[in-house]
Amino acid sequence: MTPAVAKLIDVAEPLRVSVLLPLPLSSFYDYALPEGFAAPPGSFVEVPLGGRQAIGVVWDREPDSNLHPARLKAVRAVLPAPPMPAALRRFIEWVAAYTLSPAGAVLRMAMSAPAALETPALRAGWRATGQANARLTPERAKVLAALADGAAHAAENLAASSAVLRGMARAGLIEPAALPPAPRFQRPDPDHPGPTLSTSQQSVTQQLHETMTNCQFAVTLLRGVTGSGKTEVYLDAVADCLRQGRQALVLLPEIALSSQWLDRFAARFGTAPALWHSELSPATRRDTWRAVAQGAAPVLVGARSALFLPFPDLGLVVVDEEHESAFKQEDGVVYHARDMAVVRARMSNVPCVLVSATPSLETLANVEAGRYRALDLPTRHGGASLPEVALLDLRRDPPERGRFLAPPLITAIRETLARGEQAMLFLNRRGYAPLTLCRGCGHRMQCPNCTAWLVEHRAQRRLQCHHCGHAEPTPPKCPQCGAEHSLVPIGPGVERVQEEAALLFPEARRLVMASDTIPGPAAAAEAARRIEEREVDLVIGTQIVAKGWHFPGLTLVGVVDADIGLSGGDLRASERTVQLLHQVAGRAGRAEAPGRVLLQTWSPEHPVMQALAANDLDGFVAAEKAARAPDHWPPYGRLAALIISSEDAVAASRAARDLGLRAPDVAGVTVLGPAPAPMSMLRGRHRHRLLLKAERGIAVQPLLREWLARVSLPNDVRLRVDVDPVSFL
DNA sequence: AGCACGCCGACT
DNA sequence: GTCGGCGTGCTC
Repeated sequence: MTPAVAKLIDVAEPLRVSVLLPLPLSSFYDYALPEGFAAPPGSFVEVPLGGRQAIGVVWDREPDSNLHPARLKAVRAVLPAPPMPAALRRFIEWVAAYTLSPAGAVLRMAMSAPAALETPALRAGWRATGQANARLTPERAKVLAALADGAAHAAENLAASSAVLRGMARAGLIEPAALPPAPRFQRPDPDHPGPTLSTSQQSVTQQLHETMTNCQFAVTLLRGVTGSGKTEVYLDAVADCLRQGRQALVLLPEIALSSQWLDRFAARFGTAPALWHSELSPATRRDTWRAVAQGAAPVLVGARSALFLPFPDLGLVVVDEEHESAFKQEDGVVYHARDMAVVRARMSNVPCVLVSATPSLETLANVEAGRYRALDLPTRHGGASLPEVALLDLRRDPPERGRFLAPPLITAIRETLARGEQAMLFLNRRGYAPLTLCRGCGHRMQCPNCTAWLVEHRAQRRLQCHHCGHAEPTPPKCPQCGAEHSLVPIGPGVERVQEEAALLFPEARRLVMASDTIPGPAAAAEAARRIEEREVDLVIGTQIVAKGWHFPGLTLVGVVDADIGLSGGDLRASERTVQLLHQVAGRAGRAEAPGRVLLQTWSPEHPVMQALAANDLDGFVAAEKAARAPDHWPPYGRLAALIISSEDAVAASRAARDLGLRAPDVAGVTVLGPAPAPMSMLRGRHRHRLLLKAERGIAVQPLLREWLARVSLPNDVRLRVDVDPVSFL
């Protein structure tokens, strides 16, 4: 080494790395990398932060802090986990930029199993020493034969008692050896004999197969009527992915309600997939994260957070029930998992399949624009026909006073039960009654923290707010005027419909399905089993029953109040109602016996009701497009919502006004508001909204960033940015 | 997100 | 005179 080079090295600063920490920080922190440490991009590193230790990820960007070298802290350790794949790092950056969230907040979602980064515990095993200078009993010979490959084996695979093994160890024949953790997931077998596909399923399968063979980013909408066997079709694409030796990710809106889906997966592949959702135990979470990171989980089925798992070799992303609003994450980083799934697939350059019987207008617009390709399954599987949908005009056939089921629906249920078939009543409202009113003074029982009525839950003798945690015992008298026995329930919830059904059909075995009666995956699986095995005659449920259930004995669906979702009057009220009611209707008549659906409505002439009755989803979509496109409402334009909230009503409205005064003034962009949010108080916070609407092709993020940089909000005011809002509360 | 530093009420 | 409330601000 020349003196000049030695001098260069001598004075050179220590090597710096840029680290992203899983905290709501948008900037990267630089650390010195001690000599002898190897930390390629993606490495998980332990670093000092403030007075404590934190785990972050080495990012592939130039360290840019002009911090004096002396103030730079050093990486303490590089953790023994596989580095975060580049595709996931690019995805994290993309989501942060799109949602206007700090990159660290997005990284946090990708580090939701911190235990997975610790050194994995090793299992004890045995290995042959190669020495043979001891007595060889038949038992010992068997053990040595099993260890003949020279590798370590677990004691339970050696077919010998622990006494024999201990003796052999003492004799020097074998020695303890560490084993890697037992693989948690079996490899699904793509060639496992699965169900036979119909001709139309086969032709769509073939087209998907070509996409899979192409092996690059492309989005396909798999659209098929309810009961058409879409799952079997996309599981075939999963099989293709498995044959390529790559990992498949399947997103489901509510994994807790997916017992039947898991059964179908097992029937197709001979084993269960890896699962990912918020209720996993810490140990399962850790093992699943590790298995994904090591490529040892070939198929992972999960909720939206599964998008942030560190797949090293992703080959396919599927979003089932892509129209579901459960894919929208509303707190923390606000994102739509369906849209982010498409981005995730693009970052990994692999195919993405969106699946639905009632695709979102967003997805349909993308198909129309040629960005996505559509594949259709127009008929039901196995010879079943689509149910006949009829409107039941409540003005002509009103229910009895204080009742909610109209005579024609009651007759239809009676006939169905008499034939030995199953019926379902759908009402998207939990509890007994949505409103409790004093007959004497007109007082309405309201939540103290939210702009919402308290919902009576009669079984628990409580009034509950469905927006915050508030609950109180049902008061014995009116809290306003003190009158006794004057509080009356107004309107129905599923509990009240069940009460009415008990009077009308006392002999029918009834089951109520709502999120409060089905608390978890086990309860959902049990409910599904009871219905499938005909232990239940009449199912009464909230939107939980609209999921992709397959109940062959179910031939009648009654919708108690088809008008519910239309009253809100927001952008997607009609779309949501059509999707929900069409999905519920799709539960009927999925086997040989034909299905029938009755929608109770006060406005049968409403376009939504007409579209449902005529099974004319295309016509409905065309009408929605005609209504939305001229004014650039999504998906023919872009929206971003700003929600300003504070415990102090004055501070909230002042901040909203200030924000409104500094709104961007740009061609093609309109800012609506500020106005009190429809739910003007939520969880004790006063809320105002602004809505930025931009013509398609205008990126809203730069506008929002400039806008927000122009205002500084007081400390007691919070601002939430929701790009592409779904909910307008 | 933590964890420090900061300035105003009830205790040995 | 101190212990401690959680508001505010920083962390390479």
